[in-house]
Amino acid sequence: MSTAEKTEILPTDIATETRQAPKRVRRSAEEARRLILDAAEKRLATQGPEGIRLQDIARDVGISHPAILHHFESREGLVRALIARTSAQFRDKMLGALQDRNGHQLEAGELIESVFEALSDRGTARLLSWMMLTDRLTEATSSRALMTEISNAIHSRRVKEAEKNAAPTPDREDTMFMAMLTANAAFGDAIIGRHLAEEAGLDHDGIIRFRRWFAQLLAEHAEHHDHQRKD
Amino acid sequence: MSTAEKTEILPTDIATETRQAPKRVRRSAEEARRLILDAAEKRLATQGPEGIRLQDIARDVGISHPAILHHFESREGLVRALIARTSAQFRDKMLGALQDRNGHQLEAGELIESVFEALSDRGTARLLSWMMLTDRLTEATSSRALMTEISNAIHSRRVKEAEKNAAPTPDREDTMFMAMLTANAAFGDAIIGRHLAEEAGLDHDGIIRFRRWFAQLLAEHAEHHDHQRKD
DNA sequence: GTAGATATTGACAATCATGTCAGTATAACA
DNA sequence: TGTTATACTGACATGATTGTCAATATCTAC
Repeated sequence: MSTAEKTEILPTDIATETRQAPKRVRRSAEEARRLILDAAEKRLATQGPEGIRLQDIARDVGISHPAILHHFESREGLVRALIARTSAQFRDKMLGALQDRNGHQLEAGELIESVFEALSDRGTARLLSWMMLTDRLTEATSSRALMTEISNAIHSRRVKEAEKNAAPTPDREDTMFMAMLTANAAFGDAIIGRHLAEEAGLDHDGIIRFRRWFAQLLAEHAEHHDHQRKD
Repeated sequence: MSTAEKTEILPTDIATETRQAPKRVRRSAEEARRLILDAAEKRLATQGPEGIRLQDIARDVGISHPAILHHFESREGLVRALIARTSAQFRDKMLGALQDRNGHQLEAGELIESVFEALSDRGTARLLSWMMLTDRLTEATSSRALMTEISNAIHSRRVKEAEKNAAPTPDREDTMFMAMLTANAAFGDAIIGRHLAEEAGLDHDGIIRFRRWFAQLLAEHAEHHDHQRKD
């Protein structure tokens, strides 16, 4: 059985008798790119940046590694495409969180929760921070003015709320700082949160409590300014 | 001049006439290790993780790359040593910030500022986040219970403050959350802060304002709880 | 069916980084 | 001054990974 098939049989025999149908799978370019990106993303999430190796990813998908190069030009092209896709997904999640499915706007606490949630996915956090570490901001054009956009949306709510309470109009920068703090904190949480929580002896509930606590902190801050006060 | 020295002269001649003293630099093991770590740190800061290549670092120091292997066993050994050193430095900075040079304790705002400051150094932030991204927490034993330690120090101050004001004793978890938030925010700031600030159109002063704003936010929160209130 | 486009492959090339080794130079010490 | 320990080097081995190329299989359109 060992050598029979390949050494004994002549080319003609191969063509006529022995040769089983090659059954090569052929996907659409789009489908192939998707599968490759999925595999790359998973590798990045589980093994970190060095886990993105063409051979390994090819094996995961069940193709040969030149196929990846065919679809993405180079390894760098693959990385760029992965960053672009993840950034876009993240952006969609964030913008989606601004309005729930009924078109209602989420309240601040839920919004904060969704920021943490979107980043807590291991792959996303790792990809974004890797992107920062390697100076690849360029390809993330899709999330360019994301924070400003969100900040503006929140600010207009605050202004309304303040008007309703006959309170002084909140400072735009104050809102921007709230957004920045949330972004920073969620990002930091995604990377060292687990470590810090473990060190502090916090279980899963503790982590949830922390997020609630943070949302509450910001809520109190906003209330303090946007509701009328005697001073 | 081109070939004269090396091709025409026989070994004996080399030994007697032409040979200039080899003047090989020989440092103490400690000194050599320090120089190598310095170079590696600089590479990491400017070029990211992939910048740590034995040949490049060797060239920076002015030695051959096997010399690095001689001192650190392997590339991985170098990375571990670098992580260990940076973690230890970070820890020292943090613990030092708890008490200024007069033995006085820094107040909260200054403490927060120093956390951000310590991490804003590009090398430190990059190294620590790279450490997280690649699951190398192990070698950072020196900063094991750092946050807990700091949190405890701050908490004891809060308790005193509350006693002084005849306010209810603050919750230990509340203080822990303040510490966690600060750590998360400083960490996130170190990685995406520059990007966010740019997007928001903040200049350097704006960044400083943000940190002050954050310190103020926490201060207000603590005051709100630790000073006696009518409710 | 035939033809053209292209997704896919195996084999190979080229580069590059880590690590090994035997030998050399230098400092410390007797 | 001679001996020893070891920091250091050049040349080479090794292995891994990206990238190239010609050939092949499969799909779509005519």
